Amino acid sequence: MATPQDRQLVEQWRSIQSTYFRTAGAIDRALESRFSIGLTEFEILDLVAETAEAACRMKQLGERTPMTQSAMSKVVDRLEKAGLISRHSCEDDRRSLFLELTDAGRELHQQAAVEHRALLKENLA
Amino acid sequence: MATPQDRQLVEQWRSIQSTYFRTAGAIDRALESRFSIGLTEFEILDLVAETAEAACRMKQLGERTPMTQSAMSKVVDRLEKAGLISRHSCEDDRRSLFLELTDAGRELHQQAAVEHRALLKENLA
DNA sequence: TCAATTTATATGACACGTCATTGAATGACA
DNA sequence: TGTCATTCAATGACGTGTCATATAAATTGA
Repeated sequence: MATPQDRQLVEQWRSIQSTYFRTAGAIDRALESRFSIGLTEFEILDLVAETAEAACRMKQLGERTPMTQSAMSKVVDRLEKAGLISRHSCEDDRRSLFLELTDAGRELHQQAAVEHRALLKENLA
Repeated sequence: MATPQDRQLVEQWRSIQSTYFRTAGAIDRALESRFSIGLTEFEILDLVAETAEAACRMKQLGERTPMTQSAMSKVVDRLEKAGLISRHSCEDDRRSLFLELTDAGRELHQQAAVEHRALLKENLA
């Protein structure tokens, strides 16, 4: 049944869960109240911001996050409606889209990133 | 802007997220397909199973999980409908409830726990 | 060059979690 | 003892994620 090793695994798992929820919750609330975006929205902004240039990105970004393809699609919808990001279709493969921050998006990202990093620091001991 | 320390924090955070999603996803899929319960349902079963006896537990269990009170309430609903758990009102405080595994619940928990521990071991390097 | 297959993204139905609120029981204290 | 505040749990409205599928474009190969 419950070997000591099992207990230790469960402990470790609960610790990860707890860190994850505490941190994600804190960031989500802060971003929501100060910038009216959620954590997932920020994470896409963050990825786009750090992915230097072109390339047909939707797909590639998807590989850098645990988000589902359909989740990504919807988050990008919201970001587009909020005027923070724009979708451009790709010249060389018209199935693909690449994403670009708008000026508003870039500015919001810069400010939100400060908050984001601060909360990470605070929560990841 | 992006200090090296910031980058390291973000790295660390992504690693936690990735571990969390990978592990939770694997467990959830396995339990769902083999026992028709999700990860949250299992976690409540697991807590009840390891909390030896009486006491008016809903509340106390809530303190041992990142779940919301209302989330707990709904998960317990599902578990009750599935016949895995039962709610009993408390003698000394009729606002409170304590939970108990049914025989079916106890049995399912034992089997599911094996799978759960195995997947933890597999995913938490 | 024309099917058949595969790939990139979007979308609809649905499940679950959260927030705010409610209802009921308890506690505090004048 | 009677009010007022507090606590425990349940519920409804709502947002967001997932799965399965749709749509459209590209690729393969006969």
